[in-house]
Amino acid sequence: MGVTIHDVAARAGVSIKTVSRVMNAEPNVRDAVRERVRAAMTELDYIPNAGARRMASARSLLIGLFFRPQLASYITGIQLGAARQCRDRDYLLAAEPIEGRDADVPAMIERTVRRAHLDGVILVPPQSNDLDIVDLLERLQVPFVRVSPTAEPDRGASVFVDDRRGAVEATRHLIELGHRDIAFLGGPLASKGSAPRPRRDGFLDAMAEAGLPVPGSRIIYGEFTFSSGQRCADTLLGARARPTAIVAANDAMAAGVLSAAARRGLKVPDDLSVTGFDDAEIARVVSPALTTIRQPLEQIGAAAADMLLAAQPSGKLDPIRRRLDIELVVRESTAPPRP
Amino acid sequence: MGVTIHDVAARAGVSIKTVSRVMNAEPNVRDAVRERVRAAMTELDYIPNAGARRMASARSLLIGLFFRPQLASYITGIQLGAARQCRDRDYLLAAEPIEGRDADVPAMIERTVRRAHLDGVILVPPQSNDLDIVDLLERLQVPFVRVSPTAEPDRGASVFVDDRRGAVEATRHLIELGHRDIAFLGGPLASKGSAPRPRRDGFLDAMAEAGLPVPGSRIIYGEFTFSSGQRCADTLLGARARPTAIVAANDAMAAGVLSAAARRGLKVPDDLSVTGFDDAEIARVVSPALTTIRQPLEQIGAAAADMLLAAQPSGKLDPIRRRLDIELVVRESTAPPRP
DNA sequence: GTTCTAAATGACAAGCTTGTCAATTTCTTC
DNA sequence: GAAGAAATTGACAAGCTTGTCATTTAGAAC
Repeated sequence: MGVTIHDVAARAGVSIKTVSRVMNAEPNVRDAVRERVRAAMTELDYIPNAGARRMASARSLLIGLFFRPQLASYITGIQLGAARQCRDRDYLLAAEPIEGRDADVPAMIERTVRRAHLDGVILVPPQSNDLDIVDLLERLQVPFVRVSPTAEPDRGASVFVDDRRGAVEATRHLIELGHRDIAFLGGPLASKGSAPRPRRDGFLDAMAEAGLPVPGSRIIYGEFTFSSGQRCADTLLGARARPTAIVAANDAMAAGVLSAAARRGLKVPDDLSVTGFDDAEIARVVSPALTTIRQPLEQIGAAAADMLLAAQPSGKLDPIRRRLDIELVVRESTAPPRP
Repeated sequence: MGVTIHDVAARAGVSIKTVSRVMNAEPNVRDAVRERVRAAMTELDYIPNAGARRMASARSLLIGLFFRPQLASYITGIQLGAARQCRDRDYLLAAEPIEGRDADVPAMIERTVRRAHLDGVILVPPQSNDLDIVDLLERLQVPFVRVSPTAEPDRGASVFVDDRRGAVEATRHLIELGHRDIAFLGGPLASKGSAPRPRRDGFLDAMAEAGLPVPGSRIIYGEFTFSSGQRCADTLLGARARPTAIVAANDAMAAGVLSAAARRGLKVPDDLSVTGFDDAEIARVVSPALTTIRQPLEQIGAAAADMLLAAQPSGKLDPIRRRLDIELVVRESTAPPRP
């Protein structure tokens, strides 16, 4: 308490500027000096004054992650990966829930970014597809990474997986099991503009590849939430002829399908096969456990944080696009259709 | 960008100190002046320099929440409530995952608290029961709030619910349905010392009240995780004579019980009734949905943050204990036993 | 060994707010 | 309306680090 850079400098017999250089891993310090300074810092249990650093460097050592609480289960893994990465670099991750209408979100983000002077922002869906937010962050000149962007995915840096191929794999898996009447349960239709819909398209690809028809009634759009999955499944399963399998665009909706099926007395996977997407915790926790497409969520978060941290201290972030691999995980919710 | 307190002061025709007072909602500013300053701040779109504030006031405007990622689903609601509260006061919530052995946790927390100079810390189970951590924070003189502490619950401020009564209510509910052979699935036995176990005791209370015997084999301890719930349920349900109902000490373990039951072909609630505790998201998302004891998790988080924020800027936090109400939520996982 | 170049180090100011304490204004009371 | 008390306001220093730029030291080339 009260040990400052001056104390360290005195102890190591160097100037405060050299101590500063060592702290910030700057070049042009001889190894011997670096060691001496390090030793002095340890001996004195020196903790740099974060306020002073912030003030002098105009950095906050803070990364922000904005998310919709409804999608919490998807965000958890990303947050975890990002937080770990931040900690290793003495950064802190501030996870900010956002609420209210989409139109108000940019203002709320602007407020937080400017007040806290965030050094970087991680944008997850659906914010990563909100171009107003992208515009905002570009204007504010805050480095940001978009997770799985679909709308104008080339703007800014991003981390993503091949959603389309994931949907292809899930659908193929069902086709290989013998399903022919398969429905797709997608995320919400974009309110403004029409962003690409890779998961739906992947589903259509696989169906077309197998020569299977997809009537309009077999595609339905939810909200990525459990309850919307229940609702949509009710529509799908209430029809005279119901599909034998459902490809859901995320795990939460797939879990909703499971719930709706159970209420109707349908056995999964015997009467109905279901696939999810993400491999969030919820996929492992429902019965039957979900066959799903695993996204490496923690890695995604870690990669996003990594890119942001690599951009420090200048804050210049190259618009890198980093792709991570997905994987089909077969669990208990898929089986051949009843003969 | 670049608007400072001096600009605001000039515009409002006051000194910078008065602007500072208005910003910090200090008393002794005439309403007319306060208004003028506010107007000037708005007109200039003034954003205080967080670094300078931190440096001058030795406050960071940061609250920390440390959690074990395994228990993420329980934490989500608390984090949400706390983050909202923080935002309203221009504070930021940093949610830090902790990993590794219990013995290493205090050092990791100390590092983060000191480096980031956190203005307050929220401790959730199991950290809220780790007295080493409590000692640490007292030594560091950082205000902290313990959520649901059981070990020496009078140390420090806390937010809690009546766990014991919750367990009583869950158990009574099963007894009223006609169950007589009920097992309890608890959280981990404390590694050091023997903290009170209110949920288990509540279960025992209710059983005793009804004059029902509880053989040793009907009490088993898990880890509060889904997979430990599965494992323990396997033990319980694999026995020659299995209980007709299981009271689980949290929702994740109850979900594990559901999963284990399903794998054995047992129908819930017909063959087995299950109750959870918490009413985390997982309780609503499994099939059948869990009958559980609802804790107002978001309120708990909000209350904890509230207490911490109320202690600013002095950092003196009275050891208040704040109790919130619980509620039995009957869903689909409980029913009378098969005759 | 000298000269030039590059690397390493240091001196010092700047950054913006809050705390302290003094000065001024307003209010109260008689 | 005078005196004293209370409320309001202001002047100024302090806080600790990093950026800038100058200086010193080490290294390279001949």
